[in-house]
Amino acid sequence: MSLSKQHQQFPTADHDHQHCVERALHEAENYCRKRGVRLTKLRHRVLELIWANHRPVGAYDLLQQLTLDGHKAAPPTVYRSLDFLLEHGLIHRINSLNAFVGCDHPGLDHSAQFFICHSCGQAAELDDTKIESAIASHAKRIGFSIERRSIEITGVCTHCEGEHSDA
Amino acid sequence: MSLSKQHQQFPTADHDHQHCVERALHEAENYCRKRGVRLTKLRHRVLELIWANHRPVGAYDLLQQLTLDGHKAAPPTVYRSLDFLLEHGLIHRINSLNAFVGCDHPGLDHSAQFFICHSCGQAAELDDTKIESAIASHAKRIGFSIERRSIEITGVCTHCEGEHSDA
DNA sequence: CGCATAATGTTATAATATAACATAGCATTA
DNA sequence: TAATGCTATGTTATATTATAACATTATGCG
Repeated sequence: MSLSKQHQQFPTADHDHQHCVERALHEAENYCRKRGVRLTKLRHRVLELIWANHRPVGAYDLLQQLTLDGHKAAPPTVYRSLDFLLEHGLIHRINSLNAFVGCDHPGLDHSAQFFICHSCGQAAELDDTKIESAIASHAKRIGFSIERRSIEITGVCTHCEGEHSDA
Repeated sequence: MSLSKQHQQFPTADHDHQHCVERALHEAENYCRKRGVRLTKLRHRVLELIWANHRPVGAYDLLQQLTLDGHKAAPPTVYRSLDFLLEHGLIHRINSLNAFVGCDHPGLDHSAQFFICHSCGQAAELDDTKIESAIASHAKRIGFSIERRSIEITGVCTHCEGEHSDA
């Protein structure tokens, strides 16, 4: 699958979000089938809830959603699903928010960077080669062996910049 | 003050750490005097504790240290000092660890990146122009107005890479 | 089926962080 | 110096995020 450029920027208010969700769920299903791991009903639902929009969502918000579903869940229920989804690269954790967001292109061993708008709350996942190579190059220079990256840039997105309130 | 290159990499086991601490405390004192803000005894002590080594330290660890000092402290005591130190750029928060580390060159409006070794626990603060400009350039391209960065690269440092255990 | 493993349920608690209000310290000036 | 106002800290309680430990259920497979 190719990496569409549409994902390299902030989603507009009128984008076809249903498409985002369906695509994400399909990709997750395919990924899990190929890898022989189980995208159980619970995990599927958690992933779907995370994809409700492009805003990182907290574990306890997810818990509340599950409860609204009628699913009497406790924290480990949701944390275990989150662990599974993280482990398989289907979601990302946003450390600066203690929250989780769907991965735009799961399965790829990609280096992700997040631009997070504190006005609309949305996060855009990027895969910028220059940022990644600048980091890789510095790591090489100091002999550092990279395992994980957490790159979170907070500010105001282009859609919110021109608005009346908050900004 | 010029930005010494020695800070752009992992501290060795035998570096003159006393020098790091003294320098950091002096710079903090100067900064606060110039800005007319108060580096109180408590804040000074918290900063000193954070500079005990180059490992990010948690709020509750600091709290415990204060208690060992004989200072009967509660969480808000330490969080308020941390807030002050963060606000004035004297320390950084490492989101991926929920921990805090001294700033290598406070007062500069610098973009910091952290390389964190999970073997020795040390964090190296970098100010890599290429990384920063790659991020700035991407932000500009998508019309994003940057306010804060949290760039945390986890892995193994060069000193730990060649070691027997852990790695 | 019977078994092994994976997944989820359940209860309790750990770890991190903040709210809200009380008291103390300090700095300015009448 | 006393009055005042502001900043900092103390104190108590609680919110928020995350995990440990053990029980039960579901699934896949011989």
